[in-house]
Amino acid sequence: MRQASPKPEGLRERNRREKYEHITNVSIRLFLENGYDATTLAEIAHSSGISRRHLFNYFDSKDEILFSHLREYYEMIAESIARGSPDEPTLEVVRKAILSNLTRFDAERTLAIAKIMRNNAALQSKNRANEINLEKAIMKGLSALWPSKMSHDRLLFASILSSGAIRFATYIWLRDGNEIKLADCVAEAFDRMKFEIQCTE
Amino acid sequence: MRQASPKPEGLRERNRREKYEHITNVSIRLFLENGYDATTLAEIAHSSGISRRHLFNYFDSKDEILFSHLREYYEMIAESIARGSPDEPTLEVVRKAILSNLTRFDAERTLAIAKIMRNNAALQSKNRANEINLEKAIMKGLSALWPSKMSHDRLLFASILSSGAIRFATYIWLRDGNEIKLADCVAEAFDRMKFEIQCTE
DNA sequence: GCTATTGTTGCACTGAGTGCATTTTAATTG
DNA sequence: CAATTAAAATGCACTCAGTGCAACAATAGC
Repeated sequence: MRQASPKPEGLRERNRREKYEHITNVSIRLFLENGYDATTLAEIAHSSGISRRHLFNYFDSKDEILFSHLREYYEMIAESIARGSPDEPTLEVVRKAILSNLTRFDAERTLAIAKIMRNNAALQSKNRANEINLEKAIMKGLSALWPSKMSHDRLLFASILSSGAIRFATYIWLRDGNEIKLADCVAEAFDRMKFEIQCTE
Repeated sequence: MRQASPKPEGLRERNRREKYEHITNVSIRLFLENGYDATTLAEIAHSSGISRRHLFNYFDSKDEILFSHLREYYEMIAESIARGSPDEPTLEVVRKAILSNLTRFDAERTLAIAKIMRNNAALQSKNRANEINLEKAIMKGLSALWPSKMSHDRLLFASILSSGAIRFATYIWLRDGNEIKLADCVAEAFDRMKFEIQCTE
């Protein structure tokens, strides 16, 4: 996907952004109505008012329509981690970064996507594959915070643990419905990590 | 993929198994020679001496050719976990199960697949997506070992942590070449988990 | 041997994704 | 404002993965 230019947003950039959002919304609606597999790119293009070919100037692939909005979110997390305090432990920095960015988390869209993915193993796989990007974002943030003090391997391991905790938190949140706050799930997941390891002692 | 029948293996079963191995070997050779994307299923079928259509009676998709052999391995891990001692901590049970099955781990094939995946982001994503199966296998084993004593969530979390540790171990092992033993990498990864958490205290 | 089952093939089709040439639209400059 | 340049948008033709179906070949069991 193309990056937004850092300059003041011109008409082109704004149009692009709006159309990007529009296509995503249309697609999610169609996926919810008819299912992911049964919805073709031709239909999405037609319903969005653009040509099928031009879809690929916005999204690299069909599943990117569902996941690409996360890139921006992941980027914010990376920056938030990089602004953490280097005296705290790695996992604590990540936890705080996640919690402080939770307001930017698009819960409604996530719920819709979760519904689309239900009973679609292939999509769930692609969702999992997309976790690579979260992990890389965490790694990027941690590397920026400790440019050389900590070994690459330690930071990588922390990234892996963190993304696992986040996935667990999201899973619980989606499963237990709206009764539970996502923040609590995240906090609990990171706590659970300590607990589970301590049991090993 | 079809399951091997538990009965004594007839001529059909044996042929199937041999052909399955044959196709896999031919495919890996072609992937190494010409790259994954540049190798079509038509070529694989032709080089394997079967029709393109018939490939799909062995593998559900192109990438399954690379990953399906892991199912058997994962199944053994699940059984090994289920045979663990219920008095030990979850992560310890998993660790021992992994280590005791390492002789069945096909290092050579894994190295070849890693080489094929290098510089192919899409394949790396699919590899990551395939980790779902490892996690499910671990979960299955743990659930069998503690049918009701431990909560589903605790076991799930342990599965997530374990699969993360295993991925880290594999990553280090692939990166540092043959100087390092995979068993050491696995042991170190599980140790590292304790260490990383203790830093949080 | 005969029969049911399973392996195997070919064919035609759908849909995602790409390369390319072309047209349309917006930004830039004189 | 008009001319130029760059980017957005389209249409077309193509490749390839994956599927449904009908037909045929091989094998297991009787």
